[in-house]
Amino acid sequence: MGQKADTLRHRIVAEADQLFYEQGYENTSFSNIADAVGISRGNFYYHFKTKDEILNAVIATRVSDIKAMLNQWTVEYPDPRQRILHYIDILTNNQENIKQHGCPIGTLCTELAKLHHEMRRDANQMLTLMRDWLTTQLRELGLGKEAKQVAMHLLARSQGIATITTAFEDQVFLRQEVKRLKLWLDEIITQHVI
Amino acid sequence: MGQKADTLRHRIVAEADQLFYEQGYENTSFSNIADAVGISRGNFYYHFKTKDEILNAVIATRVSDIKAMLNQWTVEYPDPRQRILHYIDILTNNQENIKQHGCPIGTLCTELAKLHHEMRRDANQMLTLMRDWLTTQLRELGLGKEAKQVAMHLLARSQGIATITTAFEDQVFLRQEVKRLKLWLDEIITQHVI
DNA sequence: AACAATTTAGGACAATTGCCCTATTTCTAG
DNA sequence: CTAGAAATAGGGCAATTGTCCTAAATTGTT
Repeated sequence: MGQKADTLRHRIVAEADQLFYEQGYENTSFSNIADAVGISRGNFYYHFKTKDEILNAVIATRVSDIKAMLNQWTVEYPDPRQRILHYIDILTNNQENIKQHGCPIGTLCTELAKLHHEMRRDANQMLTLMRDWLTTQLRELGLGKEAKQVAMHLLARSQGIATITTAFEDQVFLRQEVKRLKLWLDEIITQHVI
Repeated sequence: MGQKADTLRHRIVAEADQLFYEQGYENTSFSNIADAVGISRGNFYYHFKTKDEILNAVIATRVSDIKAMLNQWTVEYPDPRQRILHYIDILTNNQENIKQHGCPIGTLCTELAKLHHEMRRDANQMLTLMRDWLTTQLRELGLGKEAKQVAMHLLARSQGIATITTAFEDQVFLRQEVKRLKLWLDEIITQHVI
């Protein structure tokens, strides 16, 4: 694999990722991606033989991006509470995108579930990564058995906020809910610190 | 319009509704629906000229079903708290379906948003109906200005629960979250009754 | 400069899509 | 019973889909 091929491959994956996010996986065609990258369909086919293959590549990069992000937070911030606050701030930092296209993770998982797509489990890894990382942070904050349950609660809250923000195209709601979520987090923490 | 035509029309809408829910709108074709009903595509076309038309009919029936449901609860139960509990119990009562295909309302709104479909606002009416009804109930419970915000919070919580239940195929989580939601509701109520 | 490997373009493929038309059947009203 | 309306079937349309193939262009190595 040459250098140039690598970068083109990455560009294809990046464009596919964006299009899957903006218009959904099923509704994005080979031609759409090829056009976005600015190459011919034949060339596209040289890099990815099937649509599953490109979906696989997109999910793989998303998973590794999430891993990198979580690791960085773990390294950068000593306080688990602060780490979780950064997780919550994903919502605020991406409010425009969420308003238009929802959560990239949640919407993909939902779509693949509806398509009964084999790769839906691979997509779920994005969620389990976050769930497990959140569980770890909550354990460090003193939560025991219930840490995993609370982590999933946090995931669900985030997904719900994204869904409603998209439907109502309402960023104000998103910001209100983020505040509410942070208040709730501190309640949970103080309950368990005592 | 004859009686028989009416019933066939209703059967078409019912099957389309179910298919849209199970596999998504974009991923459901004229043929899929015609096959499910057991009629020819030509006959199907006689009843619905375009795909938008059938989507419109599906949304319309869903909207009127929701209206009927909410009205019935309002009539049947005198206590607003009890009414809201019935709303929450939608999750429990449909846990198998939610596990497999998510929330019929939320997933449709999300899909239409991604398709940039003109009819996405019509689909949103399903959500606004529930939001406004919940707002009314919360006002009766003594909430003031914040009633609408709390109603949207409730919507978001429900959507989040549905999304995570589908992704993880985990009905246990759904039941846990329903419990949590009911506890939260009583907290909110007692806060405002005092 | 010459050659092989990689990369690109463009077209062809069967299948499917939403949509449309016409011929036939079924029903209903007089 | 019969004429007209309503309903149904089946085929056909151009466009698009994912996939595949081959020929040309580009690249790197000697």
